[in-house]
Amino acid sequence: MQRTRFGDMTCSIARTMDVIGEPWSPLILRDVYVGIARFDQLQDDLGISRKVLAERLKWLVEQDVLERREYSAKPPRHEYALTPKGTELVNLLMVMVRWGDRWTAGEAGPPVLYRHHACGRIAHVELHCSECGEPMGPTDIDVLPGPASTPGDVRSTGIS
Amino acid sequence: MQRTRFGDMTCSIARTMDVIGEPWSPLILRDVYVGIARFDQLQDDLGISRKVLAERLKWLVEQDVLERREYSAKPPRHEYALTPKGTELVNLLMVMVRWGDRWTAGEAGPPVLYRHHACGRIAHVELHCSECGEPMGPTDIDVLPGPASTPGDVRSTGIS
DNA sequence: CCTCCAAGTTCCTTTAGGGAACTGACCCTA
DNA sequence: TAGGGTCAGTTCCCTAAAGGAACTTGGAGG
Repeated sequence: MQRTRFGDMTCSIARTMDVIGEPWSPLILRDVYVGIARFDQLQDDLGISRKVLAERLKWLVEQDVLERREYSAKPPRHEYALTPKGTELVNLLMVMVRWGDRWTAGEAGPPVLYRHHACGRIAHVELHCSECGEPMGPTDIDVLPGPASTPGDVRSTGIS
Repeated sequence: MQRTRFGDMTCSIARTMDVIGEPWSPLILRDVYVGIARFDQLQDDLGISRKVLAERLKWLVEQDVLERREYSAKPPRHEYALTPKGTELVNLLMVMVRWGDRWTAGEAGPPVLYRHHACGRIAHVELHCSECGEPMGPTDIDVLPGPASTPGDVRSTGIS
């Protein structure tokens, strides 16, 4: 379906989408994060086509988000694991979970809960400022052109 | 290309993907957030096909993420704006930007910067615990089944 | 030797994205 | 009042990507 390549845009959202924006990719990362790490396990947990699963895994390994490692050499068997780059993507999944819980979970409540090691409590994520530690959301910031801004592209002031 | 519907899965990631997971949707939200709000503006800022843009906008309005409002009645003209539900999605975009800046921006640096109103400094977002306020990432939590968990689906312990 | 298993690969059908042209409602101005 | 311009889509055709099922390969196990 001749999709536009997002990877070349001067926009961190587009470039992130290029890596994990295709259907199934975030769910694959979720599964690997919780320990569903082998091809057939992924295939039947997700119900994804084997063809598409193979394509996605290959891409995610190329992008250094997942690592393919042999866990048995005699019968050559492999499993997938998150790299540091991939582990940081799980932050994104946690924010997706938060939004999905608030706006799509309904009566039934959230499918999963997080217990925070540091305080032991059931919690969700919130966005805070890296500098002062206070909450920081879309309405708490000005967006300014950065070093790599392309004038006029996303207006003088673009998020990206 | 007969895509699997994610909206029915018991998983907040899948349900979030169902709303904004299609190609272009996050970029459309970004543009609306920064004030690129009309059909033709969006079309030429993004270079998206008009057909796909019309489909996406319709979907996002149905999902109550965007609102379509008339800004002129004489020549009937419309623009799009974020609803509260949509504004909270921008949190997700901010986390995408953070990841993209760290892992895909390279030499050139980030295309945009955020200035935090509260402290006035250039900053990025970090994930903190809603309960104790300390940092909280993928390696700082246990994932437990929640009220709406489906046993065995994402194993006993699934993120979702 | 026959069968099983994991991890893919191949093949075919269906459908969604790209791109460009077209439509319709309304303005302007000459 | 005829002609052109703008905005906001819609229609059409073509190609490429997703679904699904069957096939393949390299070994293990009985």
